[in-house]
Parts: sequence; structure tokens; C-alpha cells
Amino acid sequence: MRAFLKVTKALSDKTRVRIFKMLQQRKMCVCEVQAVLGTAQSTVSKHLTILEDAGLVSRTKDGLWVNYEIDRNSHNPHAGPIMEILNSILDDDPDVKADMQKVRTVNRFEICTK
Amino acid sequence: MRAFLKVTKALSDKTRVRIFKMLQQRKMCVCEVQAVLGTAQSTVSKHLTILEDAGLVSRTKDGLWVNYEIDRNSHNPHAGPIMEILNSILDDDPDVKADMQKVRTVNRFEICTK
DNA sequence: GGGCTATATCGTTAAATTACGATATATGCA
DNA sequence: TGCATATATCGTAATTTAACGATATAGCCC
Repeated sequence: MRAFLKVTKALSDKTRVRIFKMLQQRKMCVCEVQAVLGTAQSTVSKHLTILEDAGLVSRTKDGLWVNYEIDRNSHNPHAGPIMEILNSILDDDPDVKADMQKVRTVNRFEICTK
Repeated sequence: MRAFLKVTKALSDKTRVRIFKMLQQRKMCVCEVQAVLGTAQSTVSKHLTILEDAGLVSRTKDGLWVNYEIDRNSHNPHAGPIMEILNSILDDDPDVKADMQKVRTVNRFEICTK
């Protein structure tokens, strides 16, 4: 139950669903996600932590960057089935579509190192 | 997005997941659910409204009683896939198992009309 | 119609959640 | 070693949520 609720709670926030859909496109670092969403860095970091804690995304350090990506080997048995659903929905959502577009243009070397 | 969030929000609360699992067993009226959960009537009613609003359960009036049951013709396109998942999980959860047991013994004629 | 009962709604309080800025941590580089 | 940068954590204010008791609504029965 606890593990299931972690997944549903993680995906019960619009911002986190948007982040998840962004990560379906490609792995991203925190500042890239921040650039797309336009919210505070601490907020983005918190959201990513919640998604990670639910077993939906995983993090990998790469020097100063931390890359977040969809977790395809989740420790949470409830994550997989719901991620499956998210593969085929919300691509037509206006916010998600706008995010997708930004994800394509965002570049960590231009964004983060100002 | 809005419809999807309705589903995830509805299922991000432990009590509501328990109610949903109870309704997988059989249709129930509010006072039966109340008897199993042991919470206030207004609280149960509220939870059921949220589940209904998400398209997860449907209500049918039967005299004074209102029967709630799993909505197999949901207006919400996101409800079906997640309900599918819920068919095969959480049956081994301690709380859910205890609820299941109570559902079998609860009888609206004995419980509600005291 | 009047009384009874099951459910829904309202108002309130306590707890949880989100967002932010400020600060701490850790890595790379001169 | 010291500085700069990306991320995480902390503290706090604002919003949301869950629970309750009290009340309103609606259907049955006399």
C-alpha cells in the first residue's frame, strides 16, 4: 500500500507529471528542468526527489550535474504499470506539448553556466 | 491532464484506495463503507464523491440507500487503465485484507437501521 | 402531512503539501 | 588551497486536504 501511494502521490501533482513527461523525451539535469518549468531550483529539486523516492525516476551523477531519467529498473513494483500508462497519454496536453518543445531547445551548457 | 490528475489524486489517499478495493468485492452503500472503515459518515461521503468525480466509481439510488460500485463505463478515459492495475494488486495488503473480511460480514439491514 | 432514516453539504480545525529564498554540500578547475 | 557552479537541504509562509460535528436534503412509511 505504502509503495502504491508513493506512486499515486508523486503523480498527483501537475508539475511532477510534466517533469515525468519531459524525462520520457530524454534525460535531463536539474537546471534544464528548471529552465523549462520556470520555477525555483529548490522546488525542482524537491519534485525530482519525490519522483525518485517513488521509483519513477533515477539519478546519476555526472560531475557537477545530476542526470535524472525514467527509472526502467524500478525498485517499486507499482511504478512500472503506471509508467506504462504514461507512455501513451498526455502527449496532446497543451502544457506537456509546450514543455516538449522547450526540452528540444534547452541546452545545459547555455542555460546553467551563465 | 486535469482528468488524469483527478484519478491520481483520488488514489493518492489510503482511505480512498481501501474503499476502492472494497467496492471491487461488491457494491456497497455509504453506511456499510462507514461501518468497515469506522470513520464519520460525512468523511465517507466525501471520499466517495471524490472517487465518483474521478470516474472511478458510480452511484445508483435505491430508495434511501445510495449504492456505490466500480464504474465500468467511466466517462474518464484515464480511469480504466489504472482500475485495471488495481484489479491485480493490494489484495495482500493487511488493511485491505481486513477490510475484505469485514465487507463479507457487514449487512446494511443490521448496520444502518439500528 | 409528519416522522424517521440514509446521504450530502457546510463550517471549522488540524495536518499535509507546495513554493520560495537562504544556506549547505560537493565537484571541477585554476 | 581557494573559487565557482550545480544540486540538496532548511526554514517559512501560503495553499490544500482530511476529518469531524452539525445541519440540510431526499425518500420511505404511518
